[in-house]
Amino acid sequence: MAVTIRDVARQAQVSVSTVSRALSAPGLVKDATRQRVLDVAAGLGYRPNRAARSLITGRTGNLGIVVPDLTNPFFPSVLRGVQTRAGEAGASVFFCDSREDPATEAELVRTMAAQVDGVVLCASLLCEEMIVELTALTPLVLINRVVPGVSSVLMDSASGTDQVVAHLESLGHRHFAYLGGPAAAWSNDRRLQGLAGRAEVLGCFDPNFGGGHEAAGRALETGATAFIAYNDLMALGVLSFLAARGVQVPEQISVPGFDDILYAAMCSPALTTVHMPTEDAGEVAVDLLAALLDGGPVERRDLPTNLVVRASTAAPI
Amino acid sequence: MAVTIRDVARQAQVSVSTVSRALSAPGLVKDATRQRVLDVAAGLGYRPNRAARSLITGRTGNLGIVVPDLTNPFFPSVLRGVQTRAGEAGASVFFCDSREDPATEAELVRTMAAQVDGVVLCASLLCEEMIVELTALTPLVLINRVVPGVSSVLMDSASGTDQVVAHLESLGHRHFAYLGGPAAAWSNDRRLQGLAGRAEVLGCFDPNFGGGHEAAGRALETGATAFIAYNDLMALGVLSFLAARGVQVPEQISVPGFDDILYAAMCSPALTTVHMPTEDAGEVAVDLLAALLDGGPVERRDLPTNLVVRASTAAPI
DNA sequence: CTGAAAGCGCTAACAG
DNA sequence: CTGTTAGCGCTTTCAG
Repeated sequence: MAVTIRDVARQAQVSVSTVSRALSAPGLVKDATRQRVLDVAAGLGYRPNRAARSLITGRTGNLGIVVPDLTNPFFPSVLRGVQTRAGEAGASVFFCDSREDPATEAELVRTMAAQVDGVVLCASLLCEEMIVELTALTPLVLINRVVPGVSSVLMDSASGTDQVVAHLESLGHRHFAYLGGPAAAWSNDRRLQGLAGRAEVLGCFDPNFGGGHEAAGRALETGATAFIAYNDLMALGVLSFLAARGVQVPEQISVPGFDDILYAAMCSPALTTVHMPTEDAGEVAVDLLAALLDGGPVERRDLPTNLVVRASTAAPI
Repeated sequence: MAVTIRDVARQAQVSVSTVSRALSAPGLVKDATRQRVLDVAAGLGYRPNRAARSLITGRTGNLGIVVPDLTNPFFPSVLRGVQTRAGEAGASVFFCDSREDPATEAELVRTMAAQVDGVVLCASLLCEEMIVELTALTPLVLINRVVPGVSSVLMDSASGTDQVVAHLESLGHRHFAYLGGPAAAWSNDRRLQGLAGRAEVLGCFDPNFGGGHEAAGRALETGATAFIAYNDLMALGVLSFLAARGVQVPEQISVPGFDDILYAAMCSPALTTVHMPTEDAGEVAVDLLAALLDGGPVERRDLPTNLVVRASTAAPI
């Protein structure tokens, strides 16, 4: 069996309570005693049993995060931020991928709830009622989703959408097609709002490469000179579809995206896209969660986005 | 406070031990009793406290995985496999990103060790001694790494390398440059072995887009007609560098990669690359870990890789 | 400032 | 097949 608090107590010639205090409430122990305890603990390689600790404190020191699609680089980037900040706070993080399925998402949260202090829900596809219901189970922070009474950090894509439209209009475009993402996605909603009737809206597509492929085919029939994709992954699919059809980007069609994933800069033509501060969002989400756990208020934090102009947009012919 | 086993026991008119058994050792309880217990538990929304359970069983029902770089799509894909299989087994998974740093990697494993039943180490950069040392802390399964006495699942890149070389030679190439990855990486070693003096080896580069950029510059000086990149991310960097220099791929230089990440098929020209069964690897790793926990033997599993020919390779001029 | 003692919620012998 | 009884390792009153 591993080394326990009792082993430390014995060797440091103090009671277990003193060891416990030395470790988790340093102020309550005389400096000299605490130092001795700490030394012994280090020497023995003592690591408190978290199960025992959380059994009594009710806190686990863990937090969870669920994302809809781990293979979309957008999310690993958020995860990094979460892990960074959680690590600083001494917390470990459970992750889950819901594969864009609301039912799975809810079940994952329920499962996690039992063993974390709180969870971060990223780009949730759950209906509002369900989110509220889950809030009763465990403290929740939303990323890119707004639900009254629930903390959230937002990478505002409406202003981003404005920038895209302004950019396109300054280039001389007049006829836009918006290739929509999941109907349940807040970001999709925001983009729709930002577009506000200024674009022809094409139904909901899978927010990935394949969805972009499919959407591009439909968009070609609209006669639009710019295809605004819900996200970069879709934009990449659009690029691939158009290339195969021999349609020139950006000469014939401009294709801006959203997210600024790593590959946006690498593909050809490189994507004009709206950059999102994903890592920051992850960090802020953890901060909000921490605040919540300390009895703080529900908060909402807006993070700025900005247009990155690359090679996939240009003046129409 | 949440509903406990005692609440269930009281309402079901049985002792707590019966409830416990009904839940975790169904065979030991009369059918009728068990059914009643289960009904009450469901009615009350009872969820066993995992901390309490693991305090006594010594098992957490969790497992951990650490990867060197979450933003390399190769790893999220492995993670998916891990999560899938772990989920089937009712286990949750902790993840960590070591950011290619061995010291961080070791510390992460140590931290995790306390709260998981075992950990999967993916493409570890740790030295052999350290891995052995960690094995004493928690059951370990390696992915793409070989250490005697430790279970591992391998996506064999030596045979993949052979295929690349054969493909290139059949195209007429005679002079190859290998753009190496991390010196500590097993995959890099394997690729080196597979190349066995048949390629000019260029030092160690960061296994990412930037590393590819850097490597391409160096490779250009060798006069090689094919730049074999350590991985797809690097190959993407190479492509970008060469495009900026006006060097035609594949007409002037062929650029094969390894991994077959999602973007290998999307970039232009699409990458010829060695496909790796990443999701399978994640699943198998969990299986090996489960076997280990059940007192099974250390095992080694080799997964096949295969060359996917796309557009980044062609006959030299 | 420190120690003794009482559990947190659950499982695992050991009896019946 | 079921109930009783002891703790798992730790934190936290409550007394000194």
